[in-house]
Amino acid sequence: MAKLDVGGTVGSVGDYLLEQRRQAKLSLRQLADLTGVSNPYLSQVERGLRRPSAEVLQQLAKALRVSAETLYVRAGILDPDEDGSRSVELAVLADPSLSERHKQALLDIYASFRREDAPEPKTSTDPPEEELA
Amino acid sequence: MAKLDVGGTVGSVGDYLLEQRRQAKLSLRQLADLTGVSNPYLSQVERGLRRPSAEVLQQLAKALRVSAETLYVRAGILDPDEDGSRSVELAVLADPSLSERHKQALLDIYASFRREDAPEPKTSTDPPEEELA
DNA sequence: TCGATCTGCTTGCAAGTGCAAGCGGCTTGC
DNA sequence: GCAAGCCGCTTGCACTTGCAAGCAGATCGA
Repeated sequence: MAKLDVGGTVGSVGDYLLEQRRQAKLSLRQLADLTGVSNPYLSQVERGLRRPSAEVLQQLAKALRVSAETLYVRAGILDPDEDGSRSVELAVLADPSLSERHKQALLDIYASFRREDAPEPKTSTDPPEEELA
Repeated sequence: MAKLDVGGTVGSVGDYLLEQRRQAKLSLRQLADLTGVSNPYLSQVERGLRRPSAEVLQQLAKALRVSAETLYVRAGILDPDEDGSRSVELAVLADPSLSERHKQALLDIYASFRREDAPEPKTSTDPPEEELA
């Protein structure tokens, strides 16, 4: 399977994993210990030299407390809008694991973020994409 | 030969794939053509002799019109109880009107809310470090 | 009966994953 | 000084994924 990596997905998982590991204040060996994945391999994955399998990604997701889906999407093995085409609002409202108050709070935050990220209607050029590290 | 496989996960995907292929009335070569996966490999996967990667599973899911998550769960690379949280996270990730930073922030808040609203803490995995503001 | 064309299956082999062992560099304590 | 403890990184190798090529059997029309 030669075709892969639209827009640097391999590096993307690596960057994301590195960022999350730093945020959790874990060394490579600590994370390796937590996940059962060897530390040299983690090193290579973070630098984009290797493509971790879904099993490894799952272990990493658990240890770093991020959603496995997020990792899969960044690894390019899960399509975000494949069956996630429903809106954020509907998904939140339908989520049984959230209290009603938290649903409302989440939707408020969502609306606020959307307003912030929305490009100015006046500006002719539309830059919805952005790079930021 | 048969190495790992906790609880027959490999055979499980194979059985499921065979069933779905039969239901779709497709031959091995037809499905191979649709997915870009070779037919001998599909044959081995269906009989549990090989463990398909997530990429292959994704292609199969598309061609057979079943959810990729279902396949991942059966392949043992996704936890079933994560499925409930799937829709919100995917919807957020798929939302083009949010910046990457805001997506992450929103997901963090969502995860935090979920933890607060959770009825009972599961005592399955060890909690490594809990930094919470 | 022969050939064409299906069905699924077996077999090497290239490419890739993941790890044990070991490397050099940096801090700490003796 | 110099051992002990971290940190991340490199290398060589076992094992797996996935495919091209080819196999035997079934079914069709000529």
